[in-house]
Amino acid sequence: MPLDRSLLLPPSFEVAPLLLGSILTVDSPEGTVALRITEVEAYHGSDDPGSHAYRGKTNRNAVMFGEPGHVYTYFTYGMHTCANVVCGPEGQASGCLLRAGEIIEGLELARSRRDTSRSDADLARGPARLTVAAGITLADGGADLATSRIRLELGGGVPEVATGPRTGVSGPGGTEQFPWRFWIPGDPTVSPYKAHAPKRRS
DNA sequence: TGGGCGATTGTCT
DNA sequence: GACAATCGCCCAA
Repeated sequence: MPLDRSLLLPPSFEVAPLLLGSILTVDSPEGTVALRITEVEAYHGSDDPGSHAYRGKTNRNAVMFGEPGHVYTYFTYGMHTCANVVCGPEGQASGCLLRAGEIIEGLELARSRRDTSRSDADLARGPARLTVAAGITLADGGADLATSRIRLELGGGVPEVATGPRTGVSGPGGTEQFPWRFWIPGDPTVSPYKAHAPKRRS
């Protein structure tokens, strides 16, 4: 079942609930890891101060401005890779950050890529952990989710979707906050992260 | 059990 | 030169 790219044309905050429960499959020479997406976060282009695209198109975020259904990867904090699904029409720079997932295939391989002392629910709990467990790297940036070694199969939805606001983010209209974080309530693989704790530097 | 902080480098101002 | 869509360790309670 090929990816229906038209389903990704709406802005990310509308696509996000659809991504929950969807299956992401990643092939590699070592084997295949598939995971069920359990938590995502939406970012919406130049309207969203929390988005990498807020200050316009740059070399780094160019993929997000492109065709939907591709993978936008970025490197952060000097050691972490995170992956997004590009949504919206070209030029809009809308995307969904994959925050957590449940490994449903290739559990052994996913364990070997991470610390085996961790519980299985921890393997892909958190955006940077998810990319490590799945085997997604920076080099996968721009990959087509319909034809590359990384494929997305949109699920039939989930019975219940929980949403929450991303703190410190104002919408197009002003200081209003939007519930742009989506997860499957009660799922053990969802990251229980506290609301964006600001950290101070010495 | 939970909060706080250091690590580490690409990217943009 | 600052800081980032984070993670995991260490320490206190």
